[in-house]
This record gives sequence, structure tokens and C-alpha cells, in this order.
Amino acid sequence: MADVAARAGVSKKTVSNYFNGYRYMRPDTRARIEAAVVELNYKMNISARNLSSGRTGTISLAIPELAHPYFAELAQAVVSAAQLHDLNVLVEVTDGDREHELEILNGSRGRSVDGLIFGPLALEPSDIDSARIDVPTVLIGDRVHRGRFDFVSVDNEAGAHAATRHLIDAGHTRIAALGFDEDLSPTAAAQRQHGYLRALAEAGLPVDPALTIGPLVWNRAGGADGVRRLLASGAAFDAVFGFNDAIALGAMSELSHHGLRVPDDVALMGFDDVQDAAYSVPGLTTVDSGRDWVARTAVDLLVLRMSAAAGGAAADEAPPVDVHTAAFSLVRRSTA
Amino acid sequence: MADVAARAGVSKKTVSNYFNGYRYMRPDTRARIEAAVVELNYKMNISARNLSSGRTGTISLAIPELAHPYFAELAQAVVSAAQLHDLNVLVEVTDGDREHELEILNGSRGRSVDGLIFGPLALEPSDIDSARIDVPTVLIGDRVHRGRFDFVSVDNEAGAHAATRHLIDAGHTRIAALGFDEDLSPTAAAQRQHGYLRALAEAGLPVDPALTIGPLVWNRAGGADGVRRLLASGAAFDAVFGFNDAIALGAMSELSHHGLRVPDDVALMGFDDVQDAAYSVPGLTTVDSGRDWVARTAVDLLVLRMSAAAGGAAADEAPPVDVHTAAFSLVRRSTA
DNA sequence: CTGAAAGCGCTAACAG
DNA sequence: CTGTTAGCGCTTTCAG
Repeated sequence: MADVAARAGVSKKTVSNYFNGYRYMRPDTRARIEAAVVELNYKMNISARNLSSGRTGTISLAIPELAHPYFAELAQAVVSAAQLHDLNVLVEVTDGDREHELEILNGSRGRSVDGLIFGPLALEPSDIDSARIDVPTVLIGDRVHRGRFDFVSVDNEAGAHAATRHLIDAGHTRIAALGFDEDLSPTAAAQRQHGYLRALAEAGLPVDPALTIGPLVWNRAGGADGVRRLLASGAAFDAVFGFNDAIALGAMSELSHHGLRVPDDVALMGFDDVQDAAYSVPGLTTVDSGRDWVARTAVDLLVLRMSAAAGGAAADEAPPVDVHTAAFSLVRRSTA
Repeated sequence: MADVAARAGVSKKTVSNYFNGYRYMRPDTRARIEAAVVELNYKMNISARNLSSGRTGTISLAIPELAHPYFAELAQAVVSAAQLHDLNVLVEVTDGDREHELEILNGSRGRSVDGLIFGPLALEPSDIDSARIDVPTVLIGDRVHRGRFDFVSVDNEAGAHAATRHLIDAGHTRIAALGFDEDLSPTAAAQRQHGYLRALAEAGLPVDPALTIGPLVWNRAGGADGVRRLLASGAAFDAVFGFNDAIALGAMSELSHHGLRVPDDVALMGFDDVQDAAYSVPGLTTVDSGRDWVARTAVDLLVLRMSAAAGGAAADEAPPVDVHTAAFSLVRRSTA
């Protein structure tokens, strides 16, 4: 940088200004610097800038998995949203593993970032609130967190209610739910479960334990497995509600293996509106849970927190928020 | 760090050694440092370490898209492979946009990384070879590059040949190919095209231009569109080979919309063996193109280059390699 | 609009 | 096995 400054006949500070988009600079000064930069093929050392400025211009996104359509699409949306703020994103995959998630929390991964968007799976809320996180953090995802950190989620209960209601309105009365869990911890699963149960109750439909399948892994294999268990139970059913699209798609596959046609023999409903859902055969009816909204909101919130932190605000200056969208929408395709 | 050193009664260097896993240290020294670290809740400043050491411990993965199953799975594999080397990965999404890809090349994204794994889409080989990249780089993906950089790819030609051959062996003679391109640039598309044509030629089957559909976008929508064009042409066909799984899956969807059953009315073949392929209905027969192998190999190669560069080796010391696997395998499921 | 000086917090020799 | 001494290449005051 000193070389560039010398070549352009200005001081280092001026070159620094140039790179940081400082507005008040004589055009000829700017031009001389520009020339010097290309002649010397100068590239700023970002590490030095990071050290000096105390910022890195990157945030971390820590999620359980990337090869899962939902997370892939979420990550894509986060990267796009971050780009709008000139932020890079480091992707960390936790595998939903407790140890790994703890490492994320106490920053022992040897990365330096300005902020963290974290979707924990294995960690308890207490783990998270007792962690000594040193960067601004916003939580997303399955587990419901009302603690020290901002939490962005979708209205799972209302979405699942709408989905179930849709099935009921179509005349189905024996609606199997794939993704149930005994675990009472406040998760997306639990909320979707509540939405399902509420819709049933409102319609005066009984809850048949044989139709509530779970726990199961929330991927296609899990959905396929769920259908197998459902069939094994011998219970009659005329519709299946998979608590996410992967489950529903896996269910669709397995139903067909057993000669059951969708939607003729059994109606099928998913949740999330992942890209796959649009192109399955038949097209999966599902609920758009507002994945992009989550990504955008999480990034915007994080940026807010980051600038507050940079401005030297105390951590408790602005209390943590807990936002969730109600902007889900039912996406009608062929299966229900 | 000075504080920790003082509290532990050692010098900064010793603390530094502690953090960098220096082996020769008296247990009690180590213990004292450890204690001081927790008491002070000390966290090393990674930016400072980066500046000082000239390394950042992160690599960048630049791909056209993340919400696409193939790339999502590739990214996942890269992250896993990088973890083995204690490397973090920054994901940059280019949208296959030329400007964006150029930004990646000349590092003007304001990120500092030790290496780059780059899957360009829009850039010509000449763009890439004339770029002034300053970090070790390995190229992956669609375009075939034989230039200044290492290039990792799969044996598209052989894979497509095997796929087509499989269809022919099953008795199909009018095999439509979805993903053709007039563009003669050496791409994965072109290679798969060659494999297809060679298999046809070897079997003495004619090439009907009405059956070679393209160019089209390599996603599900493109596949659906391809089928529409195929149908519109009025040409008879008994099998469809989608040049990737997304195309094939989109084709499957569209075929069904038109009342054509797979595989009864028409056989279907994909390429890549993306997770979706296993769970579609019916399960998609496809070719595993060795995606994980690409990720692992690219990372390993990059690490090699990085340490060579760190060791002060000249850029041309070890000439660029061009590796591709022949380890594809045909994955038989239900569609062909 | 520009310049000078003082660090940011760590690692890298090299000597002990 | 440990300590000393220099920087790494920027940004940041604070003047001008």
C-alpha cells in the first residue's frame, strides 16, 4: 500500500480512503491511485484490514446439513441476503451433533466472523443461553428459543393447521401424520403437531394414535419408513400429512411401492415447499413456510446487531426479539 | 495474550505455542496456561493470527448455485473434506454470471482465503488463464479447462456412453437425449453428448435430430420443457436420457402430465445420482458421476497446492494436473 | 480533501 | 522447553 501511495504521490491514508469508498477525493487523485493500483497489480491484504478494523466482513451460517433441499435453499437465500450487505458467508455443517454445535457456540472452530446465524438441533436452550458466545448471534430453525438471542422462525402451528384443514375440507377423515414426537420440547415438530391436532379437534375428528407416526428422521428415508410403519399397523387412512416435504416425498415413494396411488387412493400433503415438491410426480401439495423470509430476516437482524455491537452498545440494550412469520401459504398441486 | 502469559507466568510465545499445539511443553506449564485461559475467558484473535501467519485457514468454494441438489451435495462434500484439513469454507454463489465469476477470479470480493475451488460456468478458458489469480486454485465442473490450473472432473463421456448403452441393451432404439447443445465448447454437456452419440454409433443406431433436444436449462424446469419440445416435434421415442438428474426428473414430471408412464411407455435415465433420484416415483435409474470423489480430490489437490505455495514454490514447479475419475457407476432403479 | 504516527494482537526467527 | 525482538499491512486518530 505504501508503494501504491508513493507511486500515486499521496499518503497511505489516501489510498486507504480510496479503497474504502471515501467520497471526498479529487478526481485526479483518484485517477492517479487507480493507475498505480493496476500498474503494481496491488491487492489489499484483507487480513491486515480485518485486524486493524476489527471487522471481517463475513458471517457464519451453521446448519445441521447442506445436502438437504431445505437447508440448501435456506443457505442459498442467506448467501443472497448477505451479499446485499457486502457480507461473505462461511458455511459450517454441524450434522446436528452436540459436540459440533458446542464448538460452533464457543467459536473454537478457528474462524473469525462478525456474526453467526445458527440453527441448532441437538443443543438445549439452556446450553445456548449459558454459552459464552462472543459474536452477535441469531438463532433459526427447529428448536424454539426464547433466551438471550434473537430467534427467527415460521408459524409452524398455523401452517400445519391450514394444511390439515385443507385435507379435512377435501373430505378426508383418517389423516395420518408423519413426524410426531413424544418429546415435549418446543420444536417445529411439536408446533406442527399442535396445528394438526387443533385442526382435527375443530372438525370434531378423533385422534387415532395409530395414525400419528413418529419419531422418525425428517428426510425421505424417514418418510418412507413412516409409511411402512403405518401400513404395518393395519390402520385405515385416506390421507397422509408429512411434517416436511422430504417426509412427504419419501412417503409418496413408499406408498407407490405398495401399489397405493396418490392422490386417488390416498391424499398427500407436505410442508416447506422445497423445489422438489414442484416437480415430483404428481406435484406435491404443500405449505410454503417462508424459508426465504427466514433467511432475509435473520441476516437483516444480524446486521442490525452487528452494527449495534460495533457501535459499542451493551448486549442488553436492545432485548432479543422472537419473530416469526405468519406469511405461510398453501401451495396446491396434485396430491391433495 | 500478554495477560494470559503474565497470569501463567510465561511468555507470549509459550502461550502461542500452546494454542498451536506445540508438542514439547512441560505438563505443568500447559496446565497453568490452560487455567489462565479459562479464568480470563481468553479467545485468540484470529484476524491477528491470520495477518501474522499469512494464512487464514479458510478456502472459498465458488459455484453457480446452491439450491440445486447437485451443487448442494457437492458443497456438503467439500465442507466435509475441508474439515479433515481443519479448513473452513466460504461459499460464494455466482449465478453463473460472467461479471460475478470475474470478481471471484480477481479476488475483489473482499475475502481473504488460502485457496479457491472454482466451478465457472460463463467464463471462457481464456478468461481464466489470463486472470491474475493470487491464490492457489483448482477448477471443477462443467467447462473443461486445460490451462494454468488443476482441473478435477468426472468422465462424462464414459458415463453417458454407459447410460445410453444400458438403454440400448434393454431394447430401446429411439432414445431421446435432453441437454444437447450446438455450442462446441468443451463442456460436460458436450462430453455427455459424445458418449451418447458414440453408444448409438456402436450399436448401429441412427441419430435422429428430432430426438436430440437442446439447448435447455439443466434443471427440472428445463427437463420438463425438453419433453414438451420433444412431444411437440411429433417424433416417436421409447426412451429418454436426461443429461443430468434434474433434467430427467423434470422430464418424468412432464411425461406423466401427458399420460406417458415411466418406464412402461418410456424408459428414463438420468445422470449424477443426486439424492432425489433415489426417492422419486418411480426411482430414477442414473449414473453416479463421482461427485464426492470430485469434492475430495479437489480439496486434497488444493491443500497440496496451498502448502507448496506456502513453501515458496514457484507456480510452475508442479505443472497443473487434469484429473478425472472413471469410477462412475450405473445405478439401476426402476425407470430403465 | 490529505499526512504522520501509533498501534491492532499475533507469529517468527533465533538465542538460550 | 522458553523468552526476546521485530514486524505483518492495514486503519485510526488528529492535525492541517
